[in-house]
Amino acid sequence: MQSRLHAHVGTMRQLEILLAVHDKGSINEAAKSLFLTQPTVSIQMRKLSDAIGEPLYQYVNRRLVFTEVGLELVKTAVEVLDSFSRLDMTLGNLREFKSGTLRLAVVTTSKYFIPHLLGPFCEQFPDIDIQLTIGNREQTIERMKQGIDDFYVFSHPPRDIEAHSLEFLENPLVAIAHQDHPLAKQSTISLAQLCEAPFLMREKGSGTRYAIESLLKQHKLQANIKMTIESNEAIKHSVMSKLGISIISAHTLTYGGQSGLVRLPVNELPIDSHWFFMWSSSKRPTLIASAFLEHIETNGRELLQNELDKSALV
Amino acid sequence: MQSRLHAHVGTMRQLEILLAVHDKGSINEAAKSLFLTQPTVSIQMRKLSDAIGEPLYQYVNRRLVFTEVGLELVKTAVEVLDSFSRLDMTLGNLREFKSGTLRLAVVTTSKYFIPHLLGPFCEQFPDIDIQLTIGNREQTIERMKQGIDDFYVFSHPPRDIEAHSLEFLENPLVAIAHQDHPLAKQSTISLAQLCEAPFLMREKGSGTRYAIESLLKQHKLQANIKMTIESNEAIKHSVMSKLGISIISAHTLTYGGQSGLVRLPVNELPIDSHWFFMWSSSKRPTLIASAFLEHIETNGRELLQNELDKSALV
DNA sequence: TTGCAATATAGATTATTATCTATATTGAAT
DNA sequence: ATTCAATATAGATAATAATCTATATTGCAA
Repeated sequence: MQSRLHAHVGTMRQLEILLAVHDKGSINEAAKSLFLTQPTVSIQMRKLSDAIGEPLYQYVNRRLVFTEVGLELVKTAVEVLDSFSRLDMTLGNLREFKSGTLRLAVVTTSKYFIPHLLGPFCEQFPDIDIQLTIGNREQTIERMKQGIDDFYVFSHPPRDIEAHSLEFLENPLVAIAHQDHPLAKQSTISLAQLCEAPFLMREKGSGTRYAIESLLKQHKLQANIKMTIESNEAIKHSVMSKLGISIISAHTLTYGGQSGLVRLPVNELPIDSHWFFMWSSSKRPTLIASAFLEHIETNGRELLQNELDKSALV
Repeated sequence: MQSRLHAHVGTMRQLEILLAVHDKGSINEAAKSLFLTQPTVSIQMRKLSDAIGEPLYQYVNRRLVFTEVGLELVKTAVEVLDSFSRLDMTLGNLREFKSGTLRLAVVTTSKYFIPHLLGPFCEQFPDIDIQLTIGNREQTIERMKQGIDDFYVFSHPPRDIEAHSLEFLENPLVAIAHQDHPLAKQSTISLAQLCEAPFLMREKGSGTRYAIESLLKQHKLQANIKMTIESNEAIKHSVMSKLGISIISAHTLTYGGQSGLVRLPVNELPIDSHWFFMWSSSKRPTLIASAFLEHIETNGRELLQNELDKSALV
């Protein structure tokens, strides 16, 4: 016959009450802190003593003093409660991977490769939701200031915000033209020549525009902007339609159509830039966010470098 | 509001059942080993799952497989049972004198014979620790008021504290002088004569001084105190150095040097006193303390009387 | 399709636990 | 001697835990 453990070590409730009495050093005070009546606590302590088979406490000059046996039981009760606390924490951790959301805010261009990172991560944690917000650089900075998301992806991260930053992938910006464009016939092109041609520019606030303007400013040049367009796809199609030339992330060329497009061999290009993952230094990352970060660090570069190497315009 | 722990981690019985199911890998087999019916085990597992808030197991090809949560709970249940097993062992050890401490507070003079009592006791219970505190009468009374120790040893016990008392050994106080002292030449000496000689007195608070002063008060005499000394050993050596005479416990003469010392044949001496073991009547003695008390009552007198009979100054 | 073994669910019963109100007991202070 | 605070004990109640019998469900083998 298997014994009923609690018959000789007391019930969990009794152990809880024991610890309150030990903490307060008084039956009455323990009762108050547990919102019970004094006789309840007295009786439960009596029952616990009976279960153990020894007195747990006594009175010396009106002061409650625990016996040696009582003190050992207190020690054990603390151990048992600790075990359950650790269980709670462990289960809490497990639950977080069974539900919850990973929030990413990314600048427009990175929408081409982020899915390649998310794919394997979602396979590993199938119950995790993903909230992917795509915006330009200014919008993404604003969200970061508000602390809305777990991660933020930039090619040109803001310098004025205190945050953790992981540089994890190259992001070269290259010049493109339609293959019938006059500059497409030249084997070498100066940046000045590039600036004479009608130029299709990304919108203010975008990381691509920021990088182009920085380079031109550095060379004291100015683009001959013919049109401002808010979409990498639209820029690609405008160039295919012979509306002008542009400088654009090489990643944009990896995905989707590129028929009739050529890369221009400009001396000062490609603009050397990288992709950065950023996250708050003041906000503790969720377990899910930590897991995603580890995933990026472990597998991210490989996954994406393979994709870029497939580009026909390298 | 203090939570009821078992409402969210299950009862001890449920944890016992969980471990049986985990051990047998089957509801039915676990039920058999616990001498319960199968539905009992099924229901208890269901209730445990509800308490935790997650499924604990599932069936894969008719085989019972624990979930991650279930396995964590099994681990915790094992930890908890281990804690209680260790408690059982500790309590068993306490009951069988395999651990624990005997606490004695004794007045200074008794330090000469207490080890002769403790020796055989420690042989019998080699795993018991002894905490021996040596102080004068006042210090020992203070500890007794605070209920710090198991036993207190006095030659003149306090009358104002309610306690159990065991008179277990004679403690005669005798007068001593250097053999060249004038009084050492007399075959009989009155107390009054004794009081004319330079006298070396123990410090206030000591039992010896208390006894001497009581006797002198009774005869309306006063000692000619030349020096107050806080140590029996120092008094002995001072008498050997012809600095004066003194009254001292005969036990002190039993141990250590006594060269050149004689006992003075004073009419009113020896002062008839005894050694007492005292212990609290309001505090229940530990098992160890009870065993020591029995040891004293059974063997104490014999052990020590033999030692005293060896004294050269009887 | 039937039979069987393993498990889950429904409903009922008994025992135990947890708690309360009322009152007695104890010990110290006044 | 009386009062007060702290605790223990007696008796009662409600809720919960533990367990059982009966039956339904599931999945596999023959």
